[in-house]
Amino acid sequence: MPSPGDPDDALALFEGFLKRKGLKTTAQRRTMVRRLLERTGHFTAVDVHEGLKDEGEPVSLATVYRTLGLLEEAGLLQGHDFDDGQRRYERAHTREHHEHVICLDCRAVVEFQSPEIEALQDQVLAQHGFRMVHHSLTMFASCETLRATGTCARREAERRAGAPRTPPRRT
Amino acid sequence: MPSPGDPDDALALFEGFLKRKGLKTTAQRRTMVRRLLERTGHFTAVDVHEGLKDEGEPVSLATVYRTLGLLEEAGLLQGHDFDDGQRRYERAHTREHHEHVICLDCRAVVEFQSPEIEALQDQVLAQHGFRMVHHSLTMFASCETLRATGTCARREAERRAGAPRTPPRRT
DNA sequence: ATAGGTGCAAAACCTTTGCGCTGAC
DNA sequence: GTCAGCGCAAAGGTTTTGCACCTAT
Repeated sequence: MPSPGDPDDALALFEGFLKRKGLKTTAQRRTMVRRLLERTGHFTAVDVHEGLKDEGEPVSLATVYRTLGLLEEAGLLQGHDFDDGQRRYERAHTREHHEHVICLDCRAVVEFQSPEIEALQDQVLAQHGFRMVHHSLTMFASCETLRATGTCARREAERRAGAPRTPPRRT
Repeated sequence: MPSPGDPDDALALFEGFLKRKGLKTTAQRRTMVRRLLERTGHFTAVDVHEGLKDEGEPVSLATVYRTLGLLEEAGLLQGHDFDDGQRRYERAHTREHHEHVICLDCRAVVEFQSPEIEALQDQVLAQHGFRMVHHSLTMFASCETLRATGTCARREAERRAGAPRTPPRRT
């Protein structure tokens, strides 16, 4: 069965989604599915727009925004808000769902998984009579704090590489 | 001892914070502390600006933004991002920390507490060598889903009243 | 043929900033 | 008297939209 983690199946899934909504498969949409699903880490609309331009397959920024929205709606991308004023996306279902730790000083993003937290969230929400569609748990820590504990977010993040990073916007 | 939950103590706390940073206590800052700490629910900068104007104590939007930032830094307000493009604030420490459920259709916000989730977050993060500064867990659900389970976010939210609500921005 | 899509430029939004004047300390 | 803060208007940055032309179905 098709899984969104496989680039080939991803395109098929997206085309099915489009067909169901009476929308069309265009060159730009195919390009974006192909390119985005080979990416790792988090990216903004502008990242995508510039990346595609550099790779010789330019897509207008307006279309990038429109298509990112569709891809999120189709469940191929997951959107996040890290409080820095830009929406960020990452591939969905590429691996187990994970939570994010943001360094308040350098804006590095560290990820980790916790099946226990997952399970507890579902369970508690169910107790309140809700069924979760998706969720976002972001924890904020400061470099100073991390340094004191011997683990710096910046160092962790650099070890991975690949995840785009932004300098802090405010003091 | 002063608690930020008490409006009188809140002003004292804020003045201490300002003094420590070499900043000044002004009429606008006092007004905002007084008015904001008698609010319930979540509010945006624009909500605050319009509210103060209506109450006959206008403060410019620029100052509202500047002061909200200070109040968050001082720990009197807690900021949230609900993915609707505007930063929202609420009083900090008014009651136990709580998580948010957002209705994807009507943007209603429902809150609930879960000491279990709290504890588990701290514990898991500690296992990874981090110390949490603060966190934000937002769960998204759709009205349709909620209706199917017999609990509608809109109905829950209306029962409370007081919390500012925004119509959905996108289709 | 007929929607829907694209690119461009303009608009919309939210938030921040520059600046001259005011006011707290 | 100084330095920070205020209001205003302008600038910034991100995302959305109107429109004329294009293209998948």
